[in-house]
Amino acid sequence: MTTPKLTLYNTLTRRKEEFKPLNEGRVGMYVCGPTVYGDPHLGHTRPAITFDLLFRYLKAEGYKVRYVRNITDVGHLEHDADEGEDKIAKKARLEQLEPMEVAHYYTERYKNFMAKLGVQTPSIEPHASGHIIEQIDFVKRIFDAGYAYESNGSIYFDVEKYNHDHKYGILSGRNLDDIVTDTRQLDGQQDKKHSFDFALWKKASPEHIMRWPSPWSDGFPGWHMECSAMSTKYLGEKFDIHGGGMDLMFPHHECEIAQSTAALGHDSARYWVHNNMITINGKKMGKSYNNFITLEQMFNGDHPALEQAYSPMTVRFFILQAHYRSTLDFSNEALQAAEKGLDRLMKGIEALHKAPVSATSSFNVDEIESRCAEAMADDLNSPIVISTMFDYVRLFNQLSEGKQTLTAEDKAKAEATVQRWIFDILGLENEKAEATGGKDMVSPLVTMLLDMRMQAKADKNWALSDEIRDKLTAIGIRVKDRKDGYDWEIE
RNA sequence: GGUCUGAUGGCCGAGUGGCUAGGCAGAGGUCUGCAAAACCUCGUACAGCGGUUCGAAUCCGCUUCAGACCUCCA
Repeated sequence: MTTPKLTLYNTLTRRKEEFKPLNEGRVGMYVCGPTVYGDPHLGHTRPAITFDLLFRYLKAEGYKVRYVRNITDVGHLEHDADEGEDKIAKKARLEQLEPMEVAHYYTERYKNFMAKLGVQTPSIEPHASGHIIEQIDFVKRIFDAGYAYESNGSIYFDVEKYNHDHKYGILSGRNLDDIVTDTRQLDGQQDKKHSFDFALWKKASPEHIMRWPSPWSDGFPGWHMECSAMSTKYLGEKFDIHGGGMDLMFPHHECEIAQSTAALGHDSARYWVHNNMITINGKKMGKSYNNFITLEQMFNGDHPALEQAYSPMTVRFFILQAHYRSTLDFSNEALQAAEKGLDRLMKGIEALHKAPVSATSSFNVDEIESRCAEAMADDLNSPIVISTMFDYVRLFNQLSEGKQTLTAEDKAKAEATVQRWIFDILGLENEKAEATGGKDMVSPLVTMLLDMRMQAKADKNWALSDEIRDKLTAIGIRVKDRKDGYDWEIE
C-alpha cells in the first residue's frame, strides 16, 4: 500500500498542487493568528482547527514540522489609524488598563479555548511586540532596496514602484489600475503618495501609548510587517506553507508578499492555503458585523442565537465535517446534528473495542486506512474521512450481534487505524468517556442494582425492574438491555 | 463599480461526465415484557434557460440569487 501524495490548493496558482517540501522530511508553516483585543469567537476556530489538522496530519505522515502562529498584540491600525492609535491602545484606554494587560488577558483566553478544542500548541507563538527590532530591520531592508519612502516620520511602501519591477496583486488577482480606481478615499492619507501605499512604520502621535524608537520616529510597525519579519526569522527566507483566513488575502497577504519580495528579492511562501469563513444566516461571522458568538458563549449556551450549549468537541467535529475551503453556516440544527453524529461515532468506536474476536474477518479493515489516507491527501478532505468512518461504525456496531466478525489481528488493526485518524489526525476526543471517569467508582453499586433488576425481570416483576431503570436514568445512568444481560453508560 | 466564490434532497454538508457520499431529522420494520440502543428498508436532490455529448447535476454560455474581498477582520 503506497501512501497517496498530498495535494494542497494553492491560492497563488488557484489549483491543487502536489506538496513537495523544500527540505526533505521537514515542513515550515506560518499561519496568521489572532489579534488579541477581543474574546475568541467561533470564527477564530476555523483557521485554528484547519491548520491544526494540517499540522497533525503532516506530523502523522512523518514530517518534522515547525509551525509558527503569531500573536498580534500591536500594530493593527484602527479605521482612523492614521491619526495614530492602534486597536490595542484604544481598547486599553476604554477599559483603563495597560495595553499589555489587555493583550495578555485575551492571549490567555485564546490559548485556553484553543486547548479545549483540541488545537495543539504551535511550535512557536511569537508576539509582534517582542519582535520590534526584527520589524525595524525588515523595514530597513525594504527601504534600502528602494521600495519605501519616508514621509513625516512614517515609512510607506511604494506600491507603484514595486508593481513596475514585480507585480502587485498576484495573490488576490487584482491589478493596480483597478485598485487605484476602487480604493476609497480615507482620511489622513496626506502623507502617502498614493492611497494604495501602505505603512511599514507609523510615527506615533503624542497620546499613543504603544511606541518604540526607530531610525525614523517613535512609533510602531505597520500591520503587515510582523508576519514578514517573524516568518523570515523563524522559517527562513523561503518556507513551505503560509496559511490564514480568506479574508486576509487582500490586503494583508498581498502586502506580505510585496514586503518579502521587496526585501529579499523573492517570495517567501510556496503554498498559500486559505480557509473559508464561518457564516451565520448566510453572512460572515466577524467583528465588523457584530454577529459573532464567542467560544465562551458556545460552550455555556449563553447567547440569544443559541438554543443550547455545545461542547468543544461538537464544535471541532462540526468544523471538520465541512471542507476547509467551503463556507460553513452556523445553525442550531447543524450543531445539534454534529453533536449527535459525534456521539454515534464515539459509541461505534467503543463498540469496536468491546467487540468479540473470531477466527475469520467478514470485512476488510485495510480499506479504512486507504480510504482515509486518500481523502486526506486530496487537499485535506476531512468530511470524507469522517463519512468513511461512519461506514465502518455501522460494521463495528454489528460485531457484537455477530453479524460481522473480525480476527484479533484485524480488530487490533482497526483500532490502530481509528486511533490514528479519529484521535491523532482529526484530533477528536471522547468527551463523554473522559467526563465519566467516575464510572469505576460507582460501578459496583450500579452493577448490584442491575443484577437485582435482572432477577426482577426473571421474576417478571416489571414494576421493580422499571423502577430501578427509571431511578438510574434519573441520575444520568442509561441502561441498555442486551440479549444476555445488560450494559450501561453515564449520560 | 472592480476582483473572486458559491447555488445539492426537510436541515448540515461531500462528490462527480454514466457507478451508494455521510451525518441529523422523518417513515416503516427487526429485537424487546415495555423502553433505550443497535441493525435493516425508504425519500431518488443537484437554481433557471440554452449548448456540447451516446449520456450532464458534473463541461461551456447566458440569466437569477447569495456571499467574500476592495476598510480592521480568522
